[in-house]
Amino acid sequence: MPKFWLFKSEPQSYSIDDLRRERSTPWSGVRNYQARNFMQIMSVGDEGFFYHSSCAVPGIVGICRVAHAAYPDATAFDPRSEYYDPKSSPEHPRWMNVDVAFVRAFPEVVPLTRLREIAALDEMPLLQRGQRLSVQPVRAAEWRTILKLV
DNA sequence: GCCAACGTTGGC
DNA sequence: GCCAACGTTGGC
Repeated sequence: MPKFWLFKSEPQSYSIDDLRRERSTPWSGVRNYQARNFMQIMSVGDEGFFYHSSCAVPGIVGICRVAHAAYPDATAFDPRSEYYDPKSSPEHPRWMNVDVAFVRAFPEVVPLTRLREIAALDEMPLLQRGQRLSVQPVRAAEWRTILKLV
């Protein structure tokens, strides 16, 4: 059974259109243990919502798919990367990433404000007060509910 | 730009 | 192991 996820990104740094152009990208730079742990249990073929944060209309803008299971995040090894972490090494990698591939972009963003109106989505981590997790699980029922809003 | 909420760090 | 200080996230 494929699992469902939600990936947050600031569109000014990486947008759904960037993913469409590149077809696929390493979801690197995640420096949160809980988010990392979710990536470690992802399987190829799992699907995810692509969420735009810190922008004019925060919300879900499309769908991506896990194209490669988790492997060590190379940006953690690069001193010139903004995601460099001296505590991570190729011998003992601390951070991991999956690859995600573009599936589709929605014709219009499904805004965060719209999601908040749907009672069936009340329990999504995304909608919890103070929640900042950049990679999070989505329940199958929530996935279906959101697709109906597109 | 503000600020609430949260995760991490590091002194003790 | 506690907890204050700090930095970051992200909506507004």
